[in-house]
Amino acid sequence: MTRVDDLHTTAAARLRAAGQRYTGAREALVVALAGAGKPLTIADVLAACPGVPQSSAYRNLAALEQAGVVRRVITDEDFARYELAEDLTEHHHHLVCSSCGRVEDVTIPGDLESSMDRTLDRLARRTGFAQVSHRLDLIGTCRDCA
Amino acid sequence: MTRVDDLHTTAAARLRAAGQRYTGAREALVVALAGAGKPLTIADVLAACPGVPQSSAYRNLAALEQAGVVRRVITDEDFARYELAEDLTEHHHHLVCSSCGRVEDVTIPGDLESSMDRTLDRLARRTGFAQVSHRLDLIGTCRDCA
DNA sequence: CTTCCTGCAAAAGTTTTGCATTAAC
DNA sequence: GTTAATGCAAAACTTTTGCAGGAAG
Repeated sequence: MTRVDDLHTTAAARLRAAGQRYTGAREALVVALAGAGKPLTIADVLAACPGVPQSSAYRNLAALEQAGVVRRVITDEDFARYELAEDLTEHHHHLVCSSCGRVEDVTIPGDLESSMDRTLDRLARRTGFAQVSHRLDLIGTCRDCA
Repeated sequence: MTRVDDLHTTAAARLRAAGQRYTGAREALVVALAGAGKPLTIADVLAACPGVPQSSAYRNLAALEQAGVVRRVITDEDFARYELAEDLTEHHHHLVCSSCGRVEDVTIPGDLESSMDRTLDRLARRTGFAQVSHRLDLIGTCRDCA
């Protein structure tokens, strides 16, 4: 079974667990997000999934998010972006260009990641907050805008 | 000169540098943000500044943001929040409750902060990205929702 | 007196929803 | 067959903008 089959099997299972179905439109959305290498806007998604109307894209992305297959990504743009849930991809962060708004995925060396995790764990413990996750983005200037 | 006077002097100077004026409405917005202890929504701001119409709030917050007095804060809600620019407040991060959406400011011990900064600096250097700033939020469950 | 700000109302943009129909299981 | 998904259009919501009048420097 290939990694892609695995992805679809997992997506279908999570939807089923939520009482929902893994339809063609939903599979198309997952394929688009899996191949992008960065979080996609609704416009990106619609371009990658011709024939899927906007309202279905919104509704299906919401369903996939509730099922834990997709994550809605926050940016400083005034529209949302979507990517696959973290446990379906490599752990990564985002580089956000403050000049052109471009967003790229970035993975960092394991030792940096674990140093970061240790720091965040200590931070969570000291604040008495039940930490579920963190959100870390680097905001700067991309190579094209520099 | 008190700290509050200082805040208003700085705000006025930054606006003036951008060719803009420190009017009563803008002062009211700054006072509201300075006293909140957390990033405010537009609704919060309007409640704290009676008589300021919505369009003026948006326009003035945008002007204050461009002048470097105010920062627009990104959350996973579908509306924006605003706080004073970081150099006008203590450096802090945000605790975001994934259950009720509540956002709180949090400051962390200096040693944790500098360990974090070192990690982020190394991260920026290795990615070849011109790092300007970072965005770090803790997302978890607040004391009321636990 | 020139430039910027204000306030109202209308518009623009993204996202959500009602409803009848179709598809999935 | 029963339940959920689809597609269209219309609505809801946050945010932006045009314009005429008023305030600031």
